[in-house]
Parts: sequence; C-alpha cells; structure tokens
Amino acid sequence: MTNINLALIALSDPTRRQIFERLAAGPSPVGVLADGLPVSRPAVSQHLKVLKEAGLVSDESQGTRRIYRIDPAGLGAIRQWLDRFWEVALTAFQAEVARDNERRKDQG
Amino acid sequence: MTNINLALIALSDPTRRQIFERLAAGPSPVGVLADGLPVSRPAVSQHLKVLKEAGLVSDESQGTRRIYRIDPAGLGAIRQWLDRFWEVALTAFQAEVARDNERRKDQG
DNA sequence: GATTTATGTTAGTCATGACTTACGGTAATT
DNA sequence: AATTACCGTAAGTCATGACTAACATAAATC
Repeated sequence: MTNINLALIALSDPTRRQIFERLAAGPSPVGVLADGLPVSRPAVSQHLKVLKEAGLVSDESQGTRRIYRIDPAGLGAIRQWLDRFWEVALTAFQAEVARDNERRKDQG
Repeated sequence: MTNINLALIALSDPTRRQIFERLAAGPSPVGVLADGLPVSRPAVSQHLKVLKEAGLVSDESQGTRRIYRIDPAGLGAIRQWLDRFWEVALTAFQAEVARDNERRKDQG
C-alpha cells in the first residue's frame, strides 16, 4: 500500500531526499550510495528502509549486494494526490471569486 | 522564496496537512480551523506559521480576525519539482532498459 | 475606557527520529 | 573452511519539533 503520509514523511528529510535523487539517476547498491553522502552506511540503510516502506523504492538481492531503485508507483501516487489537491484548491478559489462578485453586485 | 525543503517538511505533518486541506476548501480564520481539530488554537497558529514560511499559505488581517488561504504559488512549486523529478526517473529507467537489452544482445 | 474577541508568542514538557558504534548474518573468494 | 565483502539490526545519544498553558497585543463593542 502506498501511503501518502509515509511518502511525504520520507521525502521531508534532506538526506533521504538526496538518496532518492541519487536513485533517480539509476539503481545503486547501498555502499555506493553511502560513499558521496556525509552519513554512515547504516544510516543509509535505515533511510532506505523508510523509503521502501513508503513505497518509493524497491530492492533486489544480487549476490552480497542489494540493489535499490526507484518505484515509479510511489512517485505516481504523490503526483496523483497533489493533482487532486490542486484541482480542489482551484475550484474553491474560483467559487470564492464568484461569491465576491455576487456580493459586490448586490451592494451596487 | 518558495523552498521545496520547507514545503515538504510542512506537508509531512498530518495535523498541518489537515489544516492545509481545510484551507483548500476555502479561506478561514484561525479559530474556525481550531474547532474541528484535536489540537489547541495556539498549536494551529504555530502550524500556520510553518505553512506560511513554506510559501503554502498567505494571510490577511480582517479586524481582530486573521484570514488564511492557500497560496497557489507554493503548491505549484511542489508540482513543478515533482514533475521534473518524474521526468528524470523515467528517462533513467528507459536508459537502464536499453543498457540491459544491449547486454543481452552481446551475450547472444 | 473597560471588556470582550481573536490571535500571536513564550516557556517548558515530552515524544520522535536521525545518527553512530557495535554486532550478526549471508554470499563470494581463496 | 577461513576470510573478505556487503548489508541489516540493536542500542544508545542527542537534537528537533509538536503540543499545552500562560501571557501579550490589537481591534471591536459596550
């Protein structure tokens, strides 16, 4: 299940977002991700766990290494949530403008 | 300045997201928002401050009351960031597939 | 002008989470 | 089979933040 709550929490951390952006450029094992990041390898592992539980990444065992890659489904879920939100906010804004015009018309 | 970092942090909190969704339905003063939420009014004020600094809402004084509404600019910034991200991840995925095909062709 | 209404701010508490070190487990290598 | 490479987990520390209660401020009302 792709939870919007978990996804937003996952992306709110800068380090985790950095990992996610790295994976956007292509799949990678944990150690490679840890090099080039200012945190330890276990920290990266913990971040990847959060990203995985949020449905944003998937993993695959490959010998001793574990390859992580972006899960498009999770990213798509956030986009969908955001789009629906955008639509609601826009229609509410338009309704508000219409109400405002009506009020001014009544007052002359 | 609409900072993606601040925006994502702002939306990662469930209570704050609830406030934001309420405002998506239309502008509202602080007290009205606080009723119908399980937290105190000062808590709502603090959340609104975070949302405002993230560029997600704007406020307007109206007598003793302060009306908050959604700032479309902030929401649009997140959408833009997400779309660009989506594009990068997709092209990287396609490139990976192409590399994989090439590898299989070489091996016969 | 005193009171009421509506809100922002401050101080303090408590829970959460990001991090490191140490350890355990599994697969490849020699 | 011993060693090495790679990774996840556990425990513990420390900073951050969400929350409440108390106080301060500004506008409307009486």
